[in-house]
Amino acid sequence: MIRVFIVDDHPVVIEGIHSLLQNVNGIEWAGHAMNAASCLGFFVNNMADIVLMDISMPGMDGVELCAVMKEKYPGVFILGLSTFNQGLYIKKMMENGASGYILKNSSKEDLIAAIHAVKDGNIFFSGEVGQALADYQKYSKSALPVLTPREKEVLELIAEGYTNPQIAEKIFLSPFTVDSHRKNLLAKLNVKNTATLIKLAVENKLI
Amino acid sequence: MIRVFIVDDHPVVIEGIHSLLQNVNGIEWAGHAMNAASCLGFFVNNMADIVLMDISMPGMDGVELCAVMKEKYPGVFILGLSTFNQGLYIKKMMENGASGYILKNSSKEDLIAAIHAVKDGNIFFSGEVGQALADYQKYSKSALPVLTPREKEVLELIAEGYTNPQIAEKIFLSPFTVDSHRKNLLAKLNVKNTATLIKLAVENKLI
DNA sequence: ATTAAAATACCCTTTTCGGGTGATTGGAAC
DNA sequence: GTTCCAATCACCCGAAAAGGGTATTTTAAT
Repeated sequence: MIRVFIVDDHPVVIEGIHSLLQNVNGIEWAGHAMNAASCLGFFVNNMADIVLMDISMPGMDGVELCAVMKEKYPGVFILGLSTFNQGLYIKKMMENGASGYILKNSSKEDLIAAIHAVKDGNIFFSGEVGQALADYQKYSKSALPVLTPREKEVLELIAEGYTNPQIAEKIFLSPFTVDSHRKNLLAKLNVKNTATLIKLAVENKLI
Repeated sequence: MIRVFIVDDHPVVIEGIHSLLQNVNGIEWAGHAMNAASCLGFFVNNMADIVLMDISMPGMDGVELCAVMKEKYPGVFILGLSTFNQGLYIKKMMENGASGYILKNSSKEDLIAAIHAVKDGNIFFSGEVGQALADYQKYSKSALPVLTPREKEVLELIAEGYTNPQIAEKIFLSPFTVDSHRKNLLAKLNVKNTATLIKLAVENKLI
């Protein structure tokens, strides 16, 4: 028997999931909480194998609660749950020890598959979530201005630690020109200096 | 019926997986290939729903083949397969469109669960693989020298684009002191300048 | 042919870098 | 209890590089 607990501030969601999981072979309803505090309260005297956890809740949110729960009860597997497809939060919650992520409007089959996968220590994402993660990456990339080939070239060399004079020598340009490309990079990407330029570039996989 | 194809240069693995999947309800054996080229050859005249793909193969490796396959046949789901737990390759293969990743010595149950999850467009990692990914992150972090709290603080402010004088004002220090911390960061992390400092910091999630 | 974008180039000011030096503090080891 | 060390703080100098602004020449596209 897999004991499933749910934390969500929307009664409708709790009811919905509850009825979906009712009479499912091998799954037992452990209970529910409507905020982080009462979830933690529940686990003082009770146990569950899996916690379905909303990402957005009043007070402590899912991302934080996930970290606290995994700290206190490492054996409990956490499955993120959300209506909206926010790649950033999914990522954060996974970094905090969640074992997977599904949408609240997932099919019964997906929900059960996810619960079983996670129970065995595996990691499960529903397809839409995987797509959201990918889109998140792409979005943050495509929101950036297009760099010219020369600019990319200069950017890469800057990231490798070469100075303007060194880059100039490497690609047969005047140091002034390299500097111009560098300034265009700063302007295009709307950053102040080399530090923020490189930070942005690495975070968006430009280099 | 889910048609499963396998690409692996080790006959033992092909045989092993084949026998594991034999007589499993809903799963059909589509065939096998022992290198990237014959896999691509197979798909010219045939189809499969899922490809179990080795990561390390002579010639074109799994990471590359994965990209080619998803380009040509986006509807085919790819499940990475490996004996060794290399976080870096897992990451690369996922970036190239794979739908999951399991170890060759996975249990029959995990293998079947993974195939079903992936077939529905979901994403599945076996627990050990998830661990490998996490370890990979931690490993690359722990190989770095330990930074003092002050150094981390300065590093973060540099990454946010503040100059030495600005940082000095912000944390009530002499600009000289900030500069000292900055130089220590460069020395400790063995980098030349701000560009490489920030690149290393972001890549290792120091900021 | 016109135009916009890209690539090129220069000057001046501010900031960083590399090379030091040295005082102070708080904890760990002897 | 003293010695030692790492961390933090502070300073100086000169050379090098980056940042702000401006301007000309290619190149590609319509």
